[in-house]
Amino acid sequence: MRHFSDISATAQRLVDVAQALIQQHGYNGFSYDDIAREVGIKKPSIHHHFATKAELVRIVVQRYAHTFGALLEQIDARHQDAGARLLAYAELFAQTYQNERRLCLCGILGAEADALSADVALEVRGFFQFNLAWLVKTMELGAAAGALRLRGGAKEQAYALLAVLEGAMLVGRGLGSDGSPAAAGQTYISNLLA
Amino acid sequence: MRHFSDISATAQRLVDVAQALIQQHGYNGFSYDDIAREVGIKKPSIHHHFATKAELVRIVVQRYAHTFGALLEQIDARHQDAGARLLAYAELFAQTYQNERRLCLCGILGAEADALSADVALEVRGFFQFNLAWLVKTMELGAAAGALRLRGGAKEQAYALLAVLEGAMLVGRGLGSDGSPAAAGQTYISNLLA
DNA sequence: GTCTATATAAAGATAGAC
DNA sequence: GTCTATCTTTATATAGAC
Repeated sequence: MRHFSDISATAQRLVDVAQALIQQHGYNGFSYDDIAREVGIKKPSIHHHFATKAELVRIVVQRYAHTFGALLEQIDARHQDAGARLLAYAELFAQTYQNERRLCLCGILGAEADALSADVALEVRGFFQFNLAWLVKTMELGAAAGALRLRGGAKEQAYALLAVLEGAMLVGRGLGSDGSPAAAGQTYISNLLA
Repeated sequence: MRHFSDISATAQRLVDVAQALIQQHGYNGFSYDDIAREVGIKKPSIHHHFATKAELVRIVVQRYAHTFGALLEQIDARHQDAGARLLAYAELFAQTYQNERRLCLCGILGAEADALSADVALEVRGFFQFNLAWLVKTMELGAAAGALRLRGGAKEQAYALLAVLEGAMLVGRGLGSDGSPAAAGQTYISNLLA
C-alpha cells in the first residue's frame, strides 16, 4: 500500500486541498470536482493520482496523523511541565479551528465513520489511539509530579480531554461562534490542577 | 412556517426515520430514497409531505430540540441535587449513543453546519443555546450549595461539559468502540466536585 | 500527466395519472 | 396521499487521444 511520503508534487497539492475540504465539509461533503476546481486541473486527472476517493482520503489521514505525531514530539521537546504540555496540545486544536473553523480531520471522519472504507477507518482509529496514549503518558507525568489530580484514572481523564477538544469545535460550529477549543481545553485542564 | 406538532401520522414516520438516518450518517449521508425504502413508500411521495430536504430536516431538529427540552424539565423534577442533575444529563447522551452508536442530532449537524440551510442552522443554534443555559443554571445551583467548584466560571464549565459529551460520541465512533459518553461525563463532573 | 468524451448511478425535485 | 415517469444535476469512475 502506498505511503504519503511517496507521492508527486501534484499529488501533494491534491492531498492539501482534499484535507481542507474534508475539514470544512466532511467526507460526504466534497467531490473530485471540488478539488479539481481548486487545484486547476480537470476532474479525471485526479484519478491518475488517486484511483478512488477512498484511496485519496486514506493518504490524507495518513499524512495528517504523521504530522500530528510530529507536533506531539515538538511539544515534548519544548515543554517539561505536564500542564504546559496539555495546554500546548489544546492549542493545536485551537489553531485548526481558528483557520476558517476547520474541524479536526479525524474528528469529522470519526463522526462519519460508517461512510468510510475499512482502510480509512483504520487510519482514523490509529490517530485517536496514539493521541490517547500520549495524553495518558503526559497526565501520568503530571500526577507523578504532584501537579495534576486524576480522579477516575489517567485513561479516563485522557479520553475526556480529547473529547472536550473535539466536541468544542463541533459545538462552536453549531453555535456559529468563533469561540475557540482552547478555552474549553483550558477549563478542563484547570479542573485537573492539584 | 410549519411546526412539528402539526404534521400527519405518515409525516411523523418520515421524521422518525430521517432523524435516525441523520444521527447515523449525517445530513449529507442520507437521501429521500433511503427514507422511502425504510418507510415503505416511494421517493416522490415524501415530497408531498416535505417539499424539500431542508424543510424535512428543519422539522426533525425542531422536534428533537423540543423533546430534549422536555427531558431537561424531567431531570429538574426528579433530581434536586446539581451533581445528580448533571449526571442525568450525561445519561441522555449515553442513551443516544448506546442505540447503535447514534450521535446527538445537533452534534453531527453542527459539524456539517455549512451544508445546512439558514433555517436548519438556526434550530441547531437554538438547541445548543438552551442546553448551555440549562447547564449554567444547574452549575450555579451546585456552586451556591457548595457542592461544585467552578474554576473559570459557570459559562466556561457548561461549555466544556457539553463539549465533552458531544466529543465523546465522535471519538467513540472513531475508535470503533462502544465506550459511552457517560464515562466521559462522569469523569468531567467528578472533576468539579468540591 | 492531462485532456475530452462518456459510462453509470444516485441525488433532489416536478408533472400528472389514479 | 401515493404512484409512475421524467427532468436536471452531480457523483465516482473509465477509455482513449495528446
